[in-house]
Amino acid sequence: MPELPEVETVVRQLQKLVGRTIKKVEIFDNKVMDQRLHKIVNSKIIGVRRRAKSIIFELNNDNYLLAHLRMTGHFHHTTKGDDSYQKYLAGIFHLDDKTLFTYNTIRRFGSVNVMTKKELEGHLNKYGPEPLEISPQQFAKLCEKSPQSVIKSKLLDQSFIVGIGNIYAQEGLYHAGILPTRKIGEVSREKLILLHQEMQRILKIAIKNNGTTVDNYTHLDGKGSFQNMLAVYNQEKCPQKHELQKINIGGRGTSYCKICQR
DNA sequence: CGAGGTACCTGACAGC
DNA sequence: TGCTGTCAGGTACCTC
Repeated sequence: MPELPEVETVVRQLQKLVGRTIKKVEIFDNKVMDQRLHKIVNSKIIGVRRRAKSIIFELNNDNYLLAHLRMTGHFHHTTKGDDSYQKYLAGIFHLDDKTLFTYNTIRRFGSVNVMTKKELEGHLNKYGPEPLEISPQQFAKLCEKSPQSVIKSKLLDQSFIVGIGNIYAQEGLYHAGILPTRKIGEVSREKLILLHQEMQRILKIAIKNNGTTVDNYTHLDGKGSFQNMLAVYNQEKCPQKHELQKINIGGRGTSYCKICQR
């Protein structure tokens, strides 16, 4: 599932498109692709960056493309005649160097939208801080504003902190030794600081390893390898060889170790 | 207001 | 074989 490290990996791959001009746009899925995409024909891509789990293409005429992969979104950079991108195709962007990039999505949750600077800012304003840009002390302070919240649910709340999804929330809580069902008010300040330190450590390792590839349909050209380092997500036993518990928190599957996490 | 629940969507898989 | 039900999960939207 694309979370911060996976989106970061995709953004780094997409940066090779900087300098290219979009010559033509084809839309195959109206639910996923913004109808206003024709507006960006002849726009030049001058930057690609990430904010939260969103991918932002900056164009030369004050327009922006805001793409979200959700679970199964995927960008493909290729040439005409390559048929591998035909499956689950939502849209094609034809570039001035005769290459093209496509947006594909199986579950059709993702989206690619055209935005003005103002619309983009309005959208990004809803996001909380980037976990790699705040200190553990700042994180602990944020947490203490919501003592009633279940800690795992709060980690997934993008208005609270961004980029963390179901995988890295579970991993972070395991490495910090915190039960995912704990209310924030029950967790000591030291533990909250440790949680953020562990989250930062895991996110950085995952970025270095091009993210996690746990599912055929979300893989980043097969490059991610963090799945080999997962402690609890998708695992039967924790690194200490304890049997893991599987529960549901906020409608999401959650694995934890009742011995290592308190 | 914040917290919690649910719909969206398709494919994989288990069970009969 | 072929059907049905369940699960996967990021986010918008709803309710309490």
